[in-house]
Amino acid sequence: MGRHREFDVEKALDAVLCVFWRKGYEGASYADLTAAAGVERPALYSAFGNKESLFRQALARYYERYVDYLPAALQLPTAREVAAHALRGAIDLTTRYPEHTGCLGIQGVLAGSDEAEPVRQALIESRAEGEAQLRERFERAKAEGDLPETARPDTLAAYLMAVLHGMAVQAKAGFSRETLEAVAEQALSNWPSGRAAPETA
Amino acid sequence: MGRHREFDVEKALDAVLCVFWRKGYEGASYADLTAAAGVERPALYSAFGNKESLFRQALARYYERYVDYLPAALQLPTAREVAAHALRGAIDLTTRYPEHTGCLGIQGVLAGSDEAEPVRQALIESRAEGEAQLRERFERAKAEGDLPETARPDTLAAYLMAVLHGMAVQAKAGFSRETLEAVAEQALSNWPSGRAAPETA
DNA sequence: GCGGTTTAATAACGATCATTATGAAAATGA
DNA sequence: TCATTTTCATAATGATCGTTATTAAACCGC
Repeated sequence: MGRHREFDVEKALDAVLCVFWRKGYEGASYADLTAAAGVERPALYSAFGNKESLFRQALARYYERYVDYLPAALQLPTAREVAAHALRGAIDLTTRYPEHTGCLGIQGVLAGSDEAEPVRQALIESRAEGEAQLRERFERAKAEGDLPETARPDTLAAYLMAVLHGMAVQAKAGFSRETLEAVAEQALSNWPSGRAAPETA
Repeated sequence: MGRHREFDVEKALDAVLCVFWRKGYEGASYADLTAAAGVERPALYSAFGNKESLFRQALARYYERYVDYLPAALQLPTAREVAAHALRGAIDLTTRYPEHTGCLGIQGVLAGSDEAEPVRQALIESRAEGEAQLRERFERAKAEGDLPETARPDTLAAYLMAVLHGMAVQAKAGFSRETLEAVAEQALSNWPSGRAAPETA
């Protein structure tokens, strides 16, 4: 018995999920969440519990609704196809929605409140500067024959930065130095070589 | 004329830098910052301006004091050595200090307040689960001969996750789909192949 | 239609946030 | 020594945070 719920719980969770995706866990305030869900505060609490519980449910829904490419990738016949499909799926997911780019799994802790946006931009610019330095260096290497003519300095710089960023995330997650070194070695194992470079061992 | 400053501005900035490194920009409160610096609130304001300005100065100091391996790497003779040194330096930096792992450039937006720690752990566990699934799949691939005997499924999984995380960071920074696809292609170009896999084109 | 129960909406809660008045203390120049 | 100027420390500011009383409205079984 009792009064019926007037809002759709799943719709509300979807709306909440998008806010978390865009602003991260801490950056999303209850004012944001209730506004997006079209539901008053106590209604969200009664339906999902507190903010942490709400986020966990949104995260679970995220994986089952948006990261469906991963189980699909795992079904493919070869490891290479698995990796290729996972990469492709991630690119799709992280660039499909302009209003919430990136991945909630990372974004959930990467994003923040609106007031911190200038700081995030500053960090983006810092990283871009590092990437630009690498790119210029690789252009020189190409000119010097240290990289082959087919090499793309911008791609190599972006790739290297991606590995660096990924390792930073992993370091924060507590990955051991040995693991990170293995990752770096793997990342280096495909480095293109020009006429002046030695053969890979 | 006027009273002399009683605290060391550089020491205070170093202390502040470590707090930002550990807690991120938004996760570090002024209470944390003043406690670490051993300086009262108005003194920090008069010396560095507001929180954003303080963070920017800490970030600048971070790059010049801790990311010194990057300009050093750029001096090396070959592009491969540049990449190798950058990766090595990043590993050093992100694992050297147990109290603030990771990289401030990422950490600045990755970390948060102490109350959000359980959520960060939940996200870490989610990512670990994905990585475990990939590893198990790659172990199967190895057993099936799809990956060579020398392949390390755990390393491949960690490497792939690192690239995925790095691309997520880049996607959030506004990288184009084309750029991300180039990064993914580069990341795939060194994928090991077993007896059943086709040659790379 | 009436008691029991659940939801809805308003408003308030205490805590913490970044920021800053305010006034005492200390150091300079004359 | 006095006037001026800068720093220091205490404490307050308004805003926002997540969370929850409180009260009114809607539904069920009987």
